[in-house]
Amino acid sequence: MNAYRVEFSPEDLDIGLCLTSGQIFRWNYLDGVWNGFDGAYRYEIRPRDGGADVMSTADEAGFRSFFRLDQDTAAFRAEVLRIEPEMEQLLDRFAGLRVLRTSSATELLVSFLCTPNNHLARIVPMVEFLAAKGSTGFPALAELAGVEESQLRAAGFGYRGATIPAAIRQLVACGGEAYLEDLKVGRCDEARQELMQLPGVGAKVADCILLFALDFLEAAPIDTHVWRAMTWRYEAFSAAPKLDPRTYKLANAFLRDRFGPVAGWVQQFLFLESLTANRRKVDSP
DNA sequence: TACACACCTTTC
DNA sequence: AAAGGTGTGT
Repeated sequence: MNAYRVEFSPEDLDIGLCLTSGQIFRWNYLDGVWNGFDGAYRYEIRPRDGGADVMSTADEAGFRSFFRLDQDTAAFRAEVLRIEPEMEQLLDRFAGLRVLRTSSATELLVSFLCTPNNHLARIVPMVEFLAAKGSTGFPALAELAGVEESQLRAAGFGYRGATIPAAIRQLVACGGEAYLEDLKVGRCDEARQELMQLPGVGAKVADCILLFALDFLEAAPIDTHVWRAMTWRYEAFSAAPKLDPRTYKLANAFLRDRFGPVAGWVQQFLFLESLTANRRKVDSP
């Protein structure tokens, strides 16, 4: 275990926002401490006085990479406001929200295979079920290759119990972890085409993998929450209430064309805007 | 190309 | 009915 102190301003990094904005699923908050995992690494993070005290199997460089502290939120903010000044209120509201740089493309990919047509209360135990197959950290693809559909169905995975083993087998056949790493080097749209060959990976899941695992910050996954926020914000989408393959393509192209290399970051703010509106509606009916 | 519909299970 | 959609059919 490493123990270290990391300094950052609240506007630059909000640990809680990053870990509760649908990017990663094996984290929880208890008594002022964020406990959780990023691939093979375990973290205990105590936010305190302009920074955080960290205990982790990862070193400080690993922490800084995970939270993308090598990138400047001020530059991101300036670029977004140059393109769309009306974003200011949303950027302020969720200041410190960042796109994570997860260390395990395998964990990220397998996690998002659990998300289609699903909700968090069910996704989290599914990801934990798969994580438990690993001896140290999240299992490698080779370890996951032994997981059977019947086992996953019995664990409540539903029809994803079929697609997950199929996708894992195909990944292993393509070269496993090394194949995923190679996708980082090439072009975003080429990696996207590759990912969409996998069973259970459509446009949305592919965009999540590109953004959260493969470091393509121009990728803009459009889920039901992002879609709803876009219908609020942009006249062009206000009369289009349904997210389907056609509207997905339109919304995805819109964010990529408008925001370019920061489209993925913007998408994260839109996601939280819609999500928190939901929570408020539920909390006070 | 464009739509409809099934798919597991749970219910922020 | 809807949910951090995808695959298959017409």
